Amino acid sequence: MFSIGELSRRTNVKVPTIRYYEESGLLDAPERTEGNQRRYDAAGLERLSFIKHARDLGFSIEAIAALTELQGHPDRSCAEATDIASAQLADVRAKIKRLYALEKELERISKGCDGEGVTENCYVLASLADHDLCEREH
Amino acid sequence: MFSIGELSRRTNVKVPTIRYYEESGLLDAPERTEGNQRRYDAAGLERLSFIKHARDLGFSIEAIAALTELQGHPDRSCAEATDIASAQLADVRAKIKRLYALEKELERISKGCDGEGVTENCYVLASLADHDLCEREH
DNA sequence: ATACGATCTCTAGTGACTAGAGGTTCAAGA
DNA sequence: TCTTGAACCTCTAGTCACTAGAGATCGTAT
Repeated sequence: MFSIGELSRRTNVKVPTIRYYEESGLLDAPERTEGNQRRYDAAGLERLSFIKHARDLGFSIEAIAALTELQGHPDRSCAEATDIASAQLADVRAKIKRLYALEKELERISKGCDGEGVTENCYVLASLADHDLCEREH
Repeated sequence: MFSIGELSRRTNVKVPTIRYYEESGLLDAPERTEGNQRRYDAAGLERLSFIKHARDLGFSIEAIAALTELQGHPDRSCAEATDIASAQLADVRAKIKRLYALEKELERISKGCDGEGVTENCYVLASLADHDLCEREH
């Protein structure tokens, strides 16, 4: 049995974040000492590691709640879990695509100005003011 | 002179968002009719177009405030504007890099399970539970 | 016994909006 | 001129996933 601080150290999840996960129902409320402090066991550690890992992979709290719900039913089909993972993958790919377009546009805008003139003639500012100067949609 | 709804239509920025920009100081408070409704002119339209374009490129409200401040001083060096744009570009590149790592990991995880088994043996869930199954850092 | 770091709860703040309530104004048609 | 109804107004609260801080209590090492 260990404290919330110890759990925090072992998982690299901040203490207030752990309490937040508990409050939002992602993490079971653990036992308490007589003095009302939380005490965790191996199961709690495992659960939080799962959450942390999923968060690092960009899953939303809602998606993680769905995934942990599935974990509790070992006999259920895992199609739902793969669906959630696929949706997350699609989301990540969409974000990459969009960011890639932004990167190209920002590169172009940044290259257009050496930073040595005055703002009146600044290509960065001109580009932001006028979308027509852009080469692709974003 | 046109209404906030008309401005919204012309810029594709929602009405409450326009009011929010005004409240946060990004957009000057426009004239009002006797009945207290906002009326915009060409300058307001131009300003909001600038903001919209910068937001679409991922600049924060704070960065946009700095950029519009620069616009107001045509004689100032534009080095600051190029700095802001470069920082934004660096930020976008960092995000792409991170998302790319996530994409690879999610691909691997998704491929590992065809969704036809039961959750007990689901590779998606196993992968989330155990970071050691990951091939790269993320 | 005491010191002091860790923990507790609670409230409020972040960024960039979005939603809704409840009331007022504008513009077009009769 | 009157009426309708869409558009507008302000204000509060909610979103997501935390983060920060206040003020009080607890646990443990000396």
